[in-house]
Amino acid sequence: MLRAAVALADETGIDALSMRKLAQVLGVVPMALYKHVANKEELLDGMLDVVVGEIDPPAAAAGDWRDAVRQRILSARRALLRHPWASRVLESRTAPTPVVMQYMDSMIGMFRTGGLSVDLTHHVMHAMGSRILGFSQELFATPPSEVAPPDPETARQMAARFPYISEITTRIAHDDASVVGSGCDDQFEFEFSLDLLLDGFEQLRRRGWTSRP
Amino acid sequence: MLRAAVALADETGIDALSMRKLAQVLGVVPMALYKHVANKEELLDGMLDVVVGEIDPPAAAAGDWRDAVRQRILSARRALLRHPWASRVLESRTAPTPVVMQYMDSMIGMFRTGGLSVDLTHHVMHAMGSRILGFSQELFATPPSEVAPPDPETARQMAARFPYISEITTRIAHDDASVVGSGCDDQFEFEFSLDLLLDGFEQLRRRGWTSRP
DNA sequence: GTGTTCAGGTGTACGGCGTACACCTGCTGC
DNA sequence: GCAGCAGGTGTACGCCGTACACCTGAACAC
Repeated sequence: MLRAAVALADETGIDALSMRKLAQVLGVVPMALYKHVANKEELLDGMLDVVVGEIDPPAAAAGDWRDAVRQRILSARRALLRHPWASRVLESRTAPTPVVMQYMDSMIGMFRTGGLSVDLTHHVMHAMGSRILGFSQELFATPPSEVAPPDPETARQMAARFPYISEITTRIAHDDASVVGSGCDDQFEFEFSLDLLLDGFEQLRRRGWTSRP
Repeated sequence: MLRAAVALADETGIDALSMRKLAQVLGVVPMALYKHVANKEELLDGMLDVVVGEIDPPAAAAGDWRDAVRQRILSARRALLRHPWASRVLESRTAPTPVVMQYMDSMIGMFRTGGLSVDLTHHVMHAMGSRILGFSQELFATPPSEVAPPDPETARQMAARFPYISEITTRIAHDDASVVGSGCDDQFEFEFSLDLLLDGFEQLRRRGWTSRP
C-alpha cells in the first residue's frame, strides 16, 4: 500500500494523491485504507519512511569525516530527487517518525565520529537544516523551461526594474549558451553550499569552537 | 481584505484560513472575494506581499557589507516570526510576486555593493536559500513545551535507540537548567548559520573565487 | 462441526473546501 | 435618462477526509 502510494505520488504528483484515488488504484473502497493507517497524515509519514529507507547507510569510515557526510547527504539528495514530492511533504511534517529519527541519529553520529564536540554538532545540525536530508529549499526553483522566454519589451522592463536579477540571469544565459538546458545547475548549487558549510564546520572544529566560552 | 486575511491567519492559523471563513469575517458572501482575487493562490500571494512589505529597507551603507546584509535578514526574520504561517506559505509558492522579486533584487544588490562578483553572488543567493527571507527550515522544530516529558522508561529506550540524539538533548537540558524555557534557542541557531555562511562568502570574495577557472 | 474472534473490506453519509456561472445593485459619466 | 461597470449574491458542482455501522471469511479452540 505504501509502495502504491509512493508510486502514485511519483506519477501524478502529491496534490493528486487522495485517499480516494489511492483506494481506486488498489481496487478497493476508500475506507478500506483506514484499516492500515489512522489518517492521511500517517500515510504521508509512511511514504516518507519509504523514501528515507532508500538512503544509503553511512559509508565505511575512510579519510576525512567530511567525505563520509558529503557522500551520505548526496545519497539522500538522490533519493529525494527520485521522489520530487518528498521534500514538500517533509516540510509539512511536525514530528519525525522513528525511521527519520534513526537517520538523524546516525547523521549526528557521523559528525561526532569526525571529532566535532556535542555542542558544535548540535549547532551544525541546525545549520544544515533540510540539507541534512538532501534538499535545500530553493525559493522559487523554476521547473525547467516552464515559462516561455518573455518578449523583448517585457524583458527590457524587467531589466529596468530588477537590474541585479537581470545581471545574474544574463550571466547565466551567457555561461551555458553552449549547453542545451538553460537555468541554474541545481546540483552544483547544492554542493556549493554543502561544501561551504562543511568547510566552515571543520574550521570551527579545528579551532575548538564552543558556544559557551 | 489582504489585511483581514493576514490577521485571520495570524489568529487562527493558515490551515483555518478558507475563502469561506475569510468572507464571513468580512461580512460578505464567499464568492464576493473573487471580485478581488482570481483564486486562493492569488490571495496567498497578496498576503505574502504584505509580510514582505514589513521588512526594513536596506540600512544606509556603513562598514562591512556583512553587517548590512545581516541586519536586513534579521529584519526579515522578525517579520516572518510575526506571521508564523508565512514561511510555510512561502515554501508552497511556485513563482515569486513582483514584490518578492523587488526584495530579492535589492538583496542581490547588497552583495554586489559589498564587492561580490556576479558569479559569486549568484551562488551565494542559492546557498542562502530561504534564509534570505529570514527563515530556515528547521526540520521538525518542536513547538515549545508541546509534548510532555516522557516517563523514565521510554526515555531510557529512546537513549538506547538514539544515543547521539539523546547525547545532544541531555546537553541542551543541562545547559539551560537555569533558564526557564527548555529547547533550542532558535535565534542563536539562525544567527550561527547565517554568520557561518556570510563569513564563508567573505572568504571566497577575498580569494577572488570563481566557479569557472 | 460449531462457535468465537478478528483482520480487513463495504456503503452511506456528513461537513468542509474552492469556485463556475448567472444574476442583482447602486454609483459614475455622459 | 441611461449605459457601463465595480462589486455583492445565490445556487450548485465536484472534490476532499473520514465517522460509523455493517459484512465476510479465515483461524482457531473445543
